Amino acid sequence: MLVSEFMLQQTQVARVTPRWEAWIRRWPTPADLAAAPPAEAVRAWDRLGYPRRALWLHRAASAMVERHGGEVPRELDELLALPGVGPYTARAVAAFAFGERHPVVDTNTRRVIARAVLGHGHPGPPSTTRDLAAMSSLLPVADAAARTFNAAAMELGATVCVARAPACDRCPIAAQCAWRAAGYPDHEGPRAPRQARFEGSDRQVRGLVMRELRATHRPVARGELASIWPDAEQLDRAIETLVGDGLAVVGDDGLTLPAA
DNA sequence: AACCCGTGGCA
DNA sequence: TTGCCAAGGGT
Repeated sequence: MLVSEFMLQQTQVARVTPRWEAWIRRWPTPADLAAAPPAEAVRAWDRLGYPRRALWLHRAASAMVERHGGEVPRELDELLALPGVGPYTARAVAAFAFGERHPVVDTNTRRVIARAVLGHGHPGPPSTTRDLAAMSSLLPVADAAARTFNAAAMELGATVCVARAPACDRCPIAAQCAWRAAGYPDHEGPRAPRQARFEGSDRQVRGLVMRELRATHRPVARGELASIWPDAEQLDRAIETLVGDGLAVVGDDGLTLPAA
């Protein structure tokens, strides 16, 4: 569950499933992953995106071996202390893996609450404190029911109450939906800020560099990288930040993925 | 709080 | 083609 939640951060289920299967088969326990070089974790992550997650998951595995006897911790604060584990992932693991009663809020839940409860077409800018409080007030008292409610809210948002064209005719709570009752009003206050353009961004260049590093086990010289991006200054910046993140390591013969 | 971090699908 | 969106987290 922890591995799947890492992979599912900002990434759709359909793209995660095959990577998750292969990952779990290869590294069934935290100790298995911690024993592997971080480079292999980054390679196995393949093109899921945000490769820092692969590195953080590897570091989290090491931390679980060191601090928790190789087990995934059950307490929220222990989960939150793991690298790459934030409010969503910690609560998802505690609630879905361990059955603890916690509000779990992801982008789907936020949208469902915004529409069905508040009557808004879109959720406002995310606020962890507000979002958790809102979900908390809706959560059933019993542990098992709370777990189901958390999962149901996410699933409803992911499959029916979707962002673009919600399938209200198939919605099990259409009759109680405040947004529907209000006649589907449009813009309600501030929207979440727009994502920065990807084309031509540092993120794109970082992705291209990472693709080269994943493709080989040999060091990649700076000169070889020159062909993947025309702007040398931007390419250097991408390399520098990747090194800063620990995703790339500078050696005598060029750049490699982290061996340890 | 605002911004950065990959990649791909879809209208 | 462009913009939106995606089971978020770190700084």
